[in-house]
Amino acid sequence: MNWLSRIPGDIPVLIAGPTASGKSALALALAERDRRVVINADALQVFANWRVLTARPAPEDEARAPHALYGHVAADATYSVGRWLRDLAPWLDGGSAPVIVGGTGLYFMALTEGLAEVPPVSPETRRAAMSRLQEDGLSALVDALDPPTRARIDTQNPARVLRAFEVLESTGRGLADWQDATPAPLLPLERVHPVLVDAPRPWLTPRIEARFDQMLAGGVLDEVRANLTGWCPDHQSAKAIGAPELVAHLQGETDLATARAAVIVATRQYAKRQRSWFRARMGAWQHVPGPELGPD
RNA sequence: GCCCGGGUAGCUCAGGGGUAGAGCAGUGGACUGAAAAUCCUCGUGUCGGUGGUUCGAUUCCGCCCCCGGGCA
Repeated sequence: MNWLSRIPGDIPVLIAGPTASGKSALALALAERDRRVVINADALQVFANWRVLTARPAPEDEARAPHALYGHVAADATYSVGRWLRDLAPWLDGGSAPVIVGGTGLYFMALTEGLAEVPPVSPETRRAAMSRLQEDGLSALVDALDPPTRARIDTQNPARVLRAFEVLESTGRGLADWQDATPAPLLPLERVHPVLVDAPRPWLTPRIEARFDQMLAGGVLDEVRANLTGWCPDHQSAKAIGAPELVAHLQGETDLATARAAVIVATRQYAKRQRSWFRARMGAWQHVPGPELGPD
């Protein structure tokens, strides 16, 4: 792997790639070689209650190099790109250059292109916006938006409309306005070595299946069972792929084969969304063929 | 062997004399604080086979094959 030896040891490395593409192993190798910290850029691996289910590095891996932003968020907490950037910032002015690895495109974009400095929206404002969405419907919220924002967002997407609406409600300023004032990024692309793991579909699909079976062997069912008391499907951590499916199975609603098939489908669909994002926005990154990374 | 119900898109099924349609799967895409989230686009397949009726059959009729269930 010639390309690996050409990755400089003294600047931050970013590694993005679809789920199950083998990027964690690559990150660990680089961390050991250059004495880097491995920093998580995955929206679900931050949650304390998931390790097996989200394919977080195992304790043995964590013993080989320092890891940060893995499992540091409580199961019932909310999290966001903004919080991730704030959690990440202190690690950037440390001694050695980190390796930042994950599958969340939005996180990498916020890191390398900047994120609007919208003040946090209070839970009350959010709740109010949600109930208004339920009562008056999507178009009522769309109508209430400032024209520039309305023109910019996907007005058919409730999540996008809700966000734009609550930002306007809570700050009196349109989201488009905030976005136009986006500050400089924490880590512009020019100051890092960005790597994208290319994972062709026919190569990735069997890996996704094999990895889920590894999860089963590694005790995912026990991990999910431990989350069953007080299970709340609305928590962000509950959106982990496989969580709803395995909860349904443990509650006797489906058999394991059905749950397994559903998890694999959901994972494949997720990988497809990741590929869309990467293709559209990470053209400038160094592309590394997944198959060259070897087995996980 | 007889009776009943089925055989329609990869899967589950709807429909019905003028060559067919949903959900799921799959594809491509969007996405600046829920992003493993959320949302948008894309549907020709010998309508089991074969004869017949008909201007026209996937749709009606006969026979045959296959899958359920029942009776023997």
